[in-house]
Amino acid sequence: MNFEELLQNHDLKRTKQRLSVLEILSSRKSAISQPYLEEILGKDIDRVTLYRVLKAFEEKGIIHKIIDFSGTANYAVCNDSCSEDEHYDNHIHLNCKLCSQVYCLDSIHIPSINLPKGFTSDSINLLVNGTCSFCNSKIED
Amino acid sequence: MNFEELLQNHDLKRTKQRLSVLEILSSRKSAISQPYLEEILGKDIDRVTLYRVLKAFEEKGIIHKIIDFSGTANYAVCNDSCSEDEHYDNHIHLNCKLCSQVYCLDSIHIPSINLPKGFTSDSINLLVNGTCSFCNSKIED
DNA sequence: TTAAGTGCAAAATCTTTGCAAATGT
DNA sequence: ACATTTGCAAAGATTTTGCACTTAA
Repeated sequence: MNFEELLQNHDLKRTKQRLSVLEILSSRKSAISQPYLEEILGKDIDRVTLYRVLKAFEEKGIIHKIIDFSGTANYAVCNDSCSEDEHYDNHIHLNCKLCSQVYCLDSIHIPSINLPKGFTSDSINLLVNGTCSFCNSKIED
Repeated sequence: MNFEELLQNHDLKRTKQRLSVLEILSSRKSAISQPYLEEILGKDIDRVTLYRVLKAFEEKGIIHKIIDFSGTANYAVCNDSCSEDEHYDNHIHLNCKLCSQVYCLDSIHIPSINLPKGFTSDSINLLVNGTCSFCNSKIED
């Protein structure tokens, strides 16, 4: 993925801080919590700027936010189909109770659901509370 | 439901504050956000006490917490089958985008999901972002 | 050049902790 | 009587806002 292009396409200026955030987020398979992001970035970026960068990215459809079981925000890069107008985030997330990481399980689709009369659905957020494969393999040892 | 008995059964003392919280929570079909609970209770109960009451109730399996799309905690009384050891909260919640209330859709069961190899699931949290029947009927007018 | 983005300070919230007084059993 | 629970004060953490300085285009 070309980050510079990605930013340009969304009318965002190419800054050192934004590139750092993109690099970290895209280098991981799992979503990253904001506190952990802060920790990784350290003094490369002001905490307030991080808030603003994440907000801008989310609004532009570059990343999406997953609220985990503790209520903490986690972020992951969207797949290409996301846009400013519409987020395609209909995949399952797994919040590992051991390492507390959030994994995007893109391959598994959310089954359709029949809501009660009168209720309508825009999007579905399915968060599994469980254990990731890495932690499970450590338990077996 | 007999609140006094409910408290006794869970080794919680019968206090005015706890009864107020139980009354409000059980009088509603939908879950209530903590900020709104605070607003309703007003000065009947200190904000810190509310935190502690909700925490105690949740730990005892009397209520359950639903984190909505904004990351805010919402609370609803559990059905009878919940205990300190085990929560049976396998139902769907709907977060209405208009009135932002959280509804427990007990009647609809969460479909089973095949996780990728190595991943295991303890519980599933399915939150629908949509519109409730009440708000939908208002739109039609 | 100039609009957008950043960092710092500071305000506004939200959540937790410690402790003395009040309360339920 | 005694362990729990509450309220208050205060600490800690999180999130937002305002504004001057910096930077990308």
